Amino acid sequence: MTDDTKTASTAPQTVEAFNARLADLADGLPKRLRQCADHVAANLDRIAVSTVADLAAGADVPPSAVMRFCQIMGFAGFSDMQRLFRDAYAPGFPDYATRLAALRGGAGGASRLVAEFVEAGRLSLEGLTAAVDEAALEQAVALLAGAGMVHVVGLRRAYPVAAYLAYVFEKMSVPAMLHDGAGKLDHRHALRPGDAVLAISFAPYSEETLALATDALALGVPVVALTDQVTSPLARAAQAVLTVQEVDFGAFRSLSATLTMAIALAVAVGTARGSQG
Amino acid sequence: MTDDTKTASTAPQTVEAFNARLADLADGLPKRLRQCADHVAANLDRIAVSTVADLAAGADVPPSAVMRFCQIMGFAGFSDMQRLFRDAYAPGFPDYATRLAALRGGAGGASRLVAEFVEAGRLSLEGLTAAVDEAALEQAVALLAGAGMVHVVGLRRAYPVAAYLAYVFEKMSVPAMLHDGAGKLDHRHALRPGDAVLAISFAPYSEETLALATDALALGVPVVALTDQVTSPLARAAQAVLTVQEVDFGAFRSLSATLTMAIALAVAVGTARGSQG
DNA sequence: TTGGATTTGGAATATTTATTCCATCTGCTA
DNA sequence: TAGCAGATGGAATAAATATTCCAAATCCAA
Repeated sequence: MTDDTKTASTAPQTVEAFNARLADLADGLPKRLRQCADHVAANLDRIAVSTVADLAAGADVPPSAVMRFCQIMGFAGFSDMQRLFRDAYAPGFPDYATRLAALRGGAGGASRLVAEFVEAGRLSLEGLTAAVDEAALEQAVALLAGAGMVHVVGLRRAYPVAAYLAYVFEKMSVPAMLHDGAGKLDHRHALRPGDAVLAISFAPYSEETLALATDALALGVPVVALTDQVTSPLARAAQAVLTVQEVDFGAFRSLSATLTMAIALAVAVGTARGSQG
Repeated sequence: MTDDTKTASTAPQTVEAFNARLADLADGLPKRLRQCADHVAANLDRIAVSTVADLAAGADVPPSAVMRFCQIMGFAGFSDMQRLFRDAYAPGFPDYATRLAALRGGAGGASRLVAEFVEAGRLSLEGLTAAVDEAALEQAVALLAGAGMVHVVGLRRAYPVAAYLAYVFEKMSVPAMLHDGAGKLDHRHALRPGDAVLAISFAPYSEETLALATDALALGVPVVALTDQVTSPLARAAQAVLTVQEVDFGAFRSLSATLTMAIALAVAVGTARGSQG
């Protein structure tokens, strides 16, 4: 009669309640049930159209584990749990009408904003595929793949991009150094023959980034620029110029396209290094 | 050769094609099948989550009539027809394995990578609009808008997001402080009553971020979490939990959706402050 | 380590759901 | 009205799917 674990007579009646219970339980769960919880949480929208076997395969557990999971969530079984999601099911076809409605209809503040920025991001990404300069990209990859150390620099709005690049480079075992201008010092001493600079900057271009690129140029260290215009001052100091246009919404510009370009560049460099070294 | 009415060997592959065929056939249909057609047309969005019996009851016909309907639509049976709608509902995910394989074998190079990451980003953004939890979002905005100082924390993969948030907050004159874990010190001394914490973390969740959130909880400082799962450990320490699912490509996950959510959140907070202060 | 409790995987079973088949009905033409 | 082609309903069967149960594995506390 371990009634504390089993009460459970009250199954969640709404998806919100389901989430709450999930968050509540998740911590104390043993391995397999934990896997179920995570997979379910990540695929809430597919429960309505999945079978026990589907879910089990996705969570990489046997079907019986999924059944147990349903039960500790308070349902009689999987079918019972699925009913909740089938009732709540509101199909999200890639449907322009609803998307537009989400944009227009929202009197709502924040979620309206989300919709706007999503739309801006989508446009940016579309633009990116169309506008990518293959030759410049290949050259950039070659320069960075051949470098002893990649110096990544970007400030202000470009700083998150630089930080992300540094992170991905590290993950891929590419020697990289993030210059964040914190100490206000020694840029030039860090640059050594055989290195390369990856400089990121958007209008208004930050002086420090530009300075580092110029120094690199003077020292014969190759520079790859990730910027917004071919006419950017950064472009003049660079051997390879990658441009990315972000669609802005109001006064704000997102970084979707820039970051996408960044990760692709980083992965390409990491792969090239891996195969050549 | 009246092949137009009877070929039927080719089942519709898309929802549009399905509709077209439906419109095409509907007129020449006998009574019961006509009822099926009408009911299906009116409830396209529920086919994915219905059984033959459900549909039959809805159309007020026996199940066998529904089966016949499926067959004249060109499908092998009901299950076959249902698959179309189940797949249409969850686009993108299923075949990442093949994509990855395509990438590996691909001579395509860097611009190929760009295209893949663009696609992953687009899917992520689509998911974001659909999955945004309005209530949590409003609450997050309220908490942050009312804070004396917003402490932004995020490490490793989340660090670029934190940095970006700090930047946007600064631009919008929202007092914010970026905790980057550099000095390894002082977390709790920085937290003061009336402040709020905005913590960003994804699996595997970094301990430092979690620690800061937990400290804040203990001090009564409200925490907003931006994370990947409701089951995230961060969720427990938070008053408002915003979840964002990123579609990953290979071993790499982009940040498009996360950053989009971040900027929307920051702008909403900035706006709320401006109008209330 | 031992003993006890919990968790796990998978095989066996129950249930639901899809599908087929055919006897009967309906409406039409001659 | 007789005869026929197609349509219909429902019962029988097949297939998929959910659910239970238990022996084996694992974990923990003493």
